[in-house]
Amino acid sequence: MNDDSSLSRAERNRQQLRSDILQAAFIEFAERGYHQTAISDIAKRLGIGHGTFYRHFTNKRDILEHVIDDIATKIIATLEAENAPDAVTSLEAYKEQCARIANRLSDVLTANPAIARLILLEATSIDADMTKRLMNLIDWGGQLVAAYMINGVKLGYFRKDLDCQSTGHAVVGMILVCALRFLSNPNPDEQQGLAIAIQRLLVDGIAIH
Amino acid sequence: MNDDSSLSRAERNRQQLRSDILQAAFIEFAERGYHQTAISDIAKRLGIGHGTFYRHFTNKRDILEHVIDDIATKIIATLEAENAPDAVTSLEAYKEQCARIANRLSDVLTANPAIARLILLEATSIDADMTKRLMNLIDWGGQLVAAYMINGVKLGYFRKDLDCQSTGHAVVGMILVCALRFLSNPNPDEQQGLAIAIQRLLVDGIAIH
Amino acid sequence: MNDDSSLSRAERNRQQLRSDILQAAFIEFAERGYHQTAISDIAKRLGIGHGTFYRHFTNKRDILEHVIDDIATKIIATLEAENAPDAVTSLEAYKEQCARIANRLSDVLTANPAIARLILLEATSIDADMTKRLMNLIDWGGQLVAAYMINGVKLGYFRKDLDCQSTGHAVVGMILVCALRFLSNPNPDEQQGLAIAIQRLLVDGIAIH
Amino acid sequence: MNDDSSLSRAERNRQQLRSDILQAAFIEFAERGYHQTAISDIAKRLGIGHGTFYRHFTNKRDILEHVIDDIATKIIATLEAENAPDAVTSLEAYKEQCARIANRLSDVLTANPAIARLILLEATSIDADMTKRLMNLIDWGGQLVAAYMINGVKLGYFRKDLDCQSTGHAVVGMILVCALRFLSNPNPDEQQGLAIAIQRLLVDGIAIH
DNA sequence: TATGAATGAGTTTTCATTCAT
DNA sequence: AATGAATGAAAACTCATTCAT
Repeated sequence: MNDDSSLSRAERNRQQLRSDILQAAFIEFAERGYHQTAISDIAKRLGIGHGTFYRHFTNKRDILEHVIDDIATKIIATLEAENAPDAVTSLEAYKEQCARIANRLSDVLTANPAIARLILLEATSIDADMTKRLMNLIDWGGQLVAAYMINGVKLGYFRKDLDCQSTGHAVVGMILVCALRFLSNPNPDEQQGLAIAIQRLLVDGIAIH
Repeated sequence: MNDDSSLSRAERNRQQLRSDILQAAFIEFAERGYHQTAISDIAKRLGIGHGTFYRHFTNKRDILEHVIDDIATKIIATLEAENAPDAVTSLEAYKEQCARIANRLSDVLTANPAIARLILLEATSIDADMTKRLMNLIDWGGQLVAAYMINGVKLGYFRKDLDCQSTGHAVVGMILVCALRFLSNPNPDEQQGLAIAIQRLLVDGIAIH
Repeated sequence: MNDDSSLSRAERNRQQLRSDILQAAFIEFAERGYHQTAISDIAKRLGIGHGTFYRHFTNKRDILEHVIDDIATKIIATLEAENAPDAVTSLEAYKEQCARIANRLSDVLTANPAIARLILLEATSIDADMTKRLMNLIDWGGQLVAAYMINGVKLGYFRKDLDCQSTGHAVVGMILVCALRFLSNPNPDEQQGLAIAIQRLLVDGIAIH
Repeated sequence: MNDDSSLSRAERNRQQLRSDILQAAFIEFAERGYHQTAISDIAKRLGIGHGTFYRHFTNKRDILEHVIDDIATKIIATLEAENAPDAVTSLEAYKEQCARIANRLSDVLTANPAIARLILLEATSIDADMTKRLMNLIDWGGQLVAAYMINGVKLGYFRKDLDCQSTGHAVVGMILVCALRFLSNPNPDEQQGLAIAIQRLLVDGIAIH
């Protein structure tokens, strides 16, 4: 018994169209950029009148917000889908965790490169509020990573003097660079190499001990 | 005998004005964003007619290119001002090198936050070509870091199996995150903490060995 | 046996709805102005779908016409409700007549200021045809007043040389100004003062004889 | 030595264009109505690009304001051009004064019927602020007429018990009706008749004494 | 019959760019 | 060389009206 069953046919159509518009906007924004995309481009892509757009979203800005929110939600869900930080109890388990997360992110990215383009390249230049949202997302990522590290320190398989907050952010930076490089050169081998290098860096550093 | 002496007074004025326009454009783009900045805003800031702008730059896009190029040149110069990669011959020297570079970058950032804003947030959403340039800059950074690492591996103070290319990119990612966090919260302590954490991460990793 | 009894229940509902729409349109037009009122505003006020509007009126323009017609009819009825012009047979009776009419108009205005707003301010700027209607209404008012005057001249209590037509129009002007001032400042005392001054002006003029 | 002599040729051109735009807007607003007039209509009438409009006026509303202000200024100037209220010292002089003012108004109206159309029909339906301005103008007219009457009462050629304020407003109403009738039927004879009737009404009333 | 989703004509406004002075 | 007036393409947004359900 799904939610849709309780909706009228009309309402289902409405939801569908709304979702189609979101999708079309997502594609257009990612392909041409937010500023280069006119509402009429979105409408044209769907073969609807551009007035119809305004029945579902109040604004160009409004739909961007929804598009970005959707992406953020998806990213957050992807990362939180993994076990909770305190589910990891050993360095070995942590390495596996890292690998799994790397794979998940890689899958998301591969399946939908536009996500990265939109959130990393486009959304940064809308206005202060949108920038703030992105910064918050990055911050959230840092906190999440930090939580794993705090757990690792507590359980003793990470350095006692590890600055978890800062290191968390650093890790996010490395993830960002993965996404950026993927955008400019979507080569699975490079992605793979980058992922491994990051995991090695994390665990072992680069120096000889 | 400096270069200027060979230029006519008129030509010197011309060069000066051109440079002033660049500077004004830089400030406006950084403060209001590229799309939100009108050519007349730039001209107004200088107190010149906006028609004059077109005597020095062919385009709004054109001046952005020059502004970004200037920034890129400055960043590259900042990083290359340090000794060449092969001037480092020990882990200890490498650590010092890292610290020095971190300080330099931090100085540049602190002195001119607009640089980061412009290059990380604004320039990403102009068009494919501009994005490509940024990606190239990031790539260049990765190569530079990689060169140090290659040297370190050769001289034996870095892991033999270090993937220098990938790790180089990873380091760039961490630098990026420094800049981003600085933009959203320009707190010297956090910057400092981040820099230290990154250096520790690099050298020691996070795990207990 | 009233008229409604001969109508089907459905038809009565239909008439009721039509009348409700007219009423709602009247209020909206008066409150926000014709151009600022959307059909959907009218529908929303009634809680009906705005498509329904078009089952009862062909046009936005169409309903305005009906609204204005209703008002005009009401005004005409108000004024004609008084005795016919030739029912007045003395200056004294005429004065009383004037006072009664003034009171009636004042009552209508007070009860429904929107009428004045709509007919004097809004309806003037629709199109040539609507303007013509208003002019005709004003003309009709002038004729009505003139009829009283003609009667007065005939019966000898008005000047022999009275230009009844023109003076009739002049009187309408004074009534208009009452309405306008009431709109901008609905002060009963001022209304009262204006009404008295007009009646005195009419009968005695302003000069000392 | 006129003002223009101190202006540059460019500035004179600028002022001229601005004035041309005002004139064109005036005509369009009067002919088609404010709401029915697009900025591009105004530009088209002048054969200029519609962007040029915005170099001289910030808004459609803005230019309406200027058009209306110009008209109001002209009307006020026309009426104040006559001698001051206290320059009249006898009923005879007052009658002449009335006749002169009537003629002046008639001339203005005849020369430019659009003035009346714009201010009486169009400007009423823009917004509350514009309506307020018109009401103020009407009020000002009432005060001006009242000033004459106060003088007349003081000098003894008007009734002691004359309610000057209210009667002043009444007179404005009669002037309004002149303008309105002129709009719907620009017949010089009717105008003349109306003017005379009003003057007679004022001085003598309609009754037999 | 009532509904409201869809439509696109029409309007305002901005601003990069050109070019005569 | 500098200027800024003129331009019009382009874009966002509204809303009267139609019509399938």
